[in-house]
Amino acid sequence: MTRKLLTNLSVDCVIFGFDMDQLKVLLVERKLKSDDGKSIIFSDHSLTGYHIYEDEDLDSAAIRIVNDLTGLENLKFEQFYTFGSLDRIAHPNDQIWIEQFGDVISSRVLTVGYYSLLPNTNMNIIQKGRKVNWFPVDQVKELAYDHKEILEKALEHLRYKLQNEPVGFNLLPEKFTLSQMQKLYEAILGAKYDKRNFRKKVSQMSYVVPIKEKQQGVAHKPAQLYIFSPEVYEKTRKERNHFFI
Amino acid sequence: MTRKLLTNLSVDCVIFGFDMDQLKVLLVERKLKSDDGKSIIFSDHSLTGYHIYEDEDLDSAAIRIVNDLTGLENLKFEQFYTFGSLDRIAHPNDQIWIEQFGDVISSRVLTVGYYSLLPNTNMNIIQKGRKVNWFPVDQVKELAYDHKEILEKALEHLRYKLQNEPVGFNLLPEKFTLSQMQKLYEAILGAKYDKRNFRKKVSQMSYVVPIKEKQQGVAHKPAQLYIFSPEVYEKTRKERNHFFI
DNA sequence: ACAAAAGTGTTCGATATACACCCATGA
DNA sequence: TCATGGGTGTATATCGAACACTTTTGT
Repeated sequence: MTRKLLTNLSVDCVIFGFDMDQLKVLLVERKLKSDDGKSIIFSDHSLTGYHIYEDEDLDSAAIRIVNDLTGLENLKFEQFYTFGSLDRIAHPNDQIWIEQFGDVISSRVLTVGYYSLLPNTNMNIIQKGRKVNWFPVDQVKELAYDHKEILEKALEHLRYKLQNEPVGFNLLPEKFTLSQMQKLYEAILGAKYDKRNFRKKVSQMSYVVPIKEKQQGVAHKPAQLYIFSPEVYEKTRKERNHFFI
Repeated sequence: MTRKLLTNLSVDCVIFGFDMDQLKVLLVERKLKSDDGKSIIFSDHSLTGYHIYEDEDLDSAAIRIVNDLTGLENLKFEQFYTFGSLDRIAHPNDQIWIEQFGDVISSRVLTVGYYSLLPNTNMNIIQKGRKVNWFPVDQVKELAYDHKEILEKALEHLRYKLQNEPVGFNLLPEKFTLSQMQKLYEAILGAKYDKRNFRKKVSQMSYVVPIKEKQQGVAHKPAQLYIFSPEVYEKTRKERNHFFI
């Protein structure tokens, strides 16, 4: 028995990554060639997304779809918004694309948006057919369907989360320096912070703990490394909420 | 031509109201009688919700559905989360109910949650067949399907919104006193505030403006009345956010 | 006159902001 | 020895929390 794909329901995933400098997003190339394969009719990008199965949990669908497109595993997803206007597929490119490949698409597709945070942008992405690449979030101009809008909403949600919960550490390596952490906050929130004041604040977060290890091989004073302790966070979370930087 | 209802997609609306004392929610009675109509098989409550039409915008569906059930008009809705697990309809009552009335329901129904805020709980609700009534939010115990979970999530979202945007005024009459406003914040956030400190804070909100009018017919010193000015809010909002991005 | 809620300021500790120099390392 | 980012403290302004009495009205 084959599972039935729902023609009117999809999941789109915004995969964020941080390369110690910029916030990036994983996009899939959407390239349509002419029948003879010689010329390109159009080429643009979309988020990682697809339709869900009839008997598939919504949250599991996000995991499966991203794995299908990128080979990435063990990602954690957070749902942020659902998009269901009637004009989601308005651009001519979208229409052409659907005519070519969209045998499972009904007139209006409702899509549930999820995002995930990856600790680096050098992961081994298995390109299964379509090209998948990282793009700086603030340089993304147009995307397929309403994916630009979806990306904006994901970012908005991420900014809120970052200031209320310790989600930023998912975008950092296990061991990180305070400068990296500061750069991350600056990249996502689009602000500049004073180094001393930033560190003063972090020093109050008991769950950001220094380890007996320093940076190596850098042409300057090596930085102290820190880790995020979920255990300490859980213990102290009731005492206070101080993520506002 | 008749419009086609989508069997796997619905909208559930959490209608909040404030009676100057408690936060309330509008619920629809779900009563199943035996065939002879003499005994009640079960009776419980659900949120206002229903399936959406194939050619219907998601946001418009919320408006239509609540109007169909209550006659209420001109409500503003805010989408907060989408529920799509496979076990949403697990309780025996849900199964029985669907067997009786659920000709349009597929195995897993994905539902998009919206909430709306009403300035009072004395509105003229037109009961179209099923009983609709207000219940204190913190006394709601069990609800049909996963509606309790949906209600919790809506509340959580409302609490966040209340602390970041001036949405609370939608739950107050046009002209309100500062004590009413304080009670509202206390009811939603589940906290107690100091009267003087609360007023100090409100006095910094330039968009909460006193009018030339006082409370009447109360057996104590009549309170100054205030209104919320969306215009002033919009003007000052940009000033406050101007260092972001 | 009494009951009931309205209205009003000050003090104190905590937190936010602004700001400049020396340090350790690899090249 | 130089370039690079790492690391540190203090002073001032602002904000939040605690706290008690007088005022105005209807009954």
